[in-house]
Amino acid sequence: MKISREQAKENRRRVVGAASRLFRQRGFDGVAVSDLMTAAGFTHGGFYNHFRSKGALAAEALEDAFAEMARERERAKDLTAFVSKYLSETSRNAPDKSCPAAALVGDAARQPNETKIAFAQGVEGMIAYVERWLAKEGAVSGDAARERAVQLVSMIVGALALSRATPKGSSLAQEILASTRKACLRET
Amino acid sequence: MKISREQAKENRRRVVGAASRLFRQRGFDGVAVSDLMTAAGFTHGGFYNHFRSKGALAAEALEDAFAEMARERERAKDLTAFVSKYLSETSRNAPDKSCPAAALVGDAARQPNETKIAFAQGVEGMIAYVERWLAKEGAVSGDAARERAVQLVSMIVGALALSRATPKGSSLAQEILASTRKACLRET
DNA sequence: TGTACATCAGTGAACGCGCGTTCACTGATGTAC
DNA sequence: TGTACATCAGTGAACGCGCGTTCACTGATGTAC
Repeated sequence: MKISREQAKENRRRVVGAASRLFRQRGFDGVAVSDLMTAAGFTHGGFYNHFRSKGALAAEALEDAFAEMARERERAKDLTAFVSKYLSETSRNAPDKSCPAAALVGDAARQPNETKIAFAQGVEGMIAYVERWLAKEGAVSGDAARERAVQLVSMIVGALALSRATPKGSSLAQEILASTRKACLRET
Repeated sequence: MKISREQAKENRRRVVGAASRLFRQRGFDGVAVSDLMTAAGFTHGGFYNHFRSKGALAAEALEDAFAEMARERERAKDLTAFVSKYLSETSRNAPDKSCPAAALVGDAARQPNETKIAFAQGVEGMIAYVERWLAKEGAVSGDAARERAVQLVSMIVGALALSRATPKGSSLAQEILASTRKACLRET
């Protein structure tokens, strides 16, 4: 049963959205094409009407996840508010709704260059965002702000990922989030 | 053909060593049992004489990788020497010979608790090492040293992982390593 | 506007493949006497 | 010390399963007249 072109576009978007969430939760290899299609409300066969291959979805899903994160980021009151949420227990325990960089750094490193490019663009967005706040709040500016932004982004991505790789609820998992939050607060 | 018990122990160690390297390079799911056994010089069937399952090897391989890293770390002249090597292009391009935390954060987050415990112990080792140097070089001490160590470890692990998830040779991949190296040099 | 036909998004069975794991077998090692 | 037997690390074929992908089919949508 064919459906309207508009509907087809919408359905495609649903699949990308499902991939954006499921990939963050279980990794690229942890999600089957049939999982993606079921989550989007379809059967698996139709996947190839929309995408060349499962791999071709990876870059697109990353873009979608980073875009969602960017939208949410712009809603934050200031850098402190953003970081507090980014490094919260809630974020730690819900990778599917949190930063794609922290959830998929490891996976992206083993994906084709096309995917790494999408990943790099997302990270650039994070750096630019932090740099903007550092310059605005007067602590630093110019090259120094950029450099500090790269350092802070590395730290918060590393902290969120490390906290997840450590037993849930353990003191180390909590300490990593708490200590890195403090480092960010000191900036403003 | 049975071999001596001593030889069997040695063979087991070879498999763990191969796992330690291959897992860092391709991730837990990217390595088949037959890959591991072939790399260690055996056929795949004997695997289950040594290990309960492939998953049971993960924690042990992580311990081995962290132990190797710790040995190398102790050979470093000072924190600066350690960090310079840790955040080098060479490290970035050879995950199989570099930090297991950076290579496997994403994978470990999706493994059973047993594996996360091994991961956490390795990270604790890194934090303790950095804390020791910070206290020794007089910048900070006590709780402040511990806190700063957690922040620095998060930053260098995040930086190495991010650099790998970004296209090889790209300016961003290099900038992440260079900027975070500078942050560490400033500490001493 | 109405009709006849082509298109193509979605379905679900089927494919080939690689994976983790099992198993009967081999033969050197370890042990009991 | 020598002999006979039990053990068990390593081998390689085989298993069942889930995966990515393909395909014939369906029937509503889009289009040509």
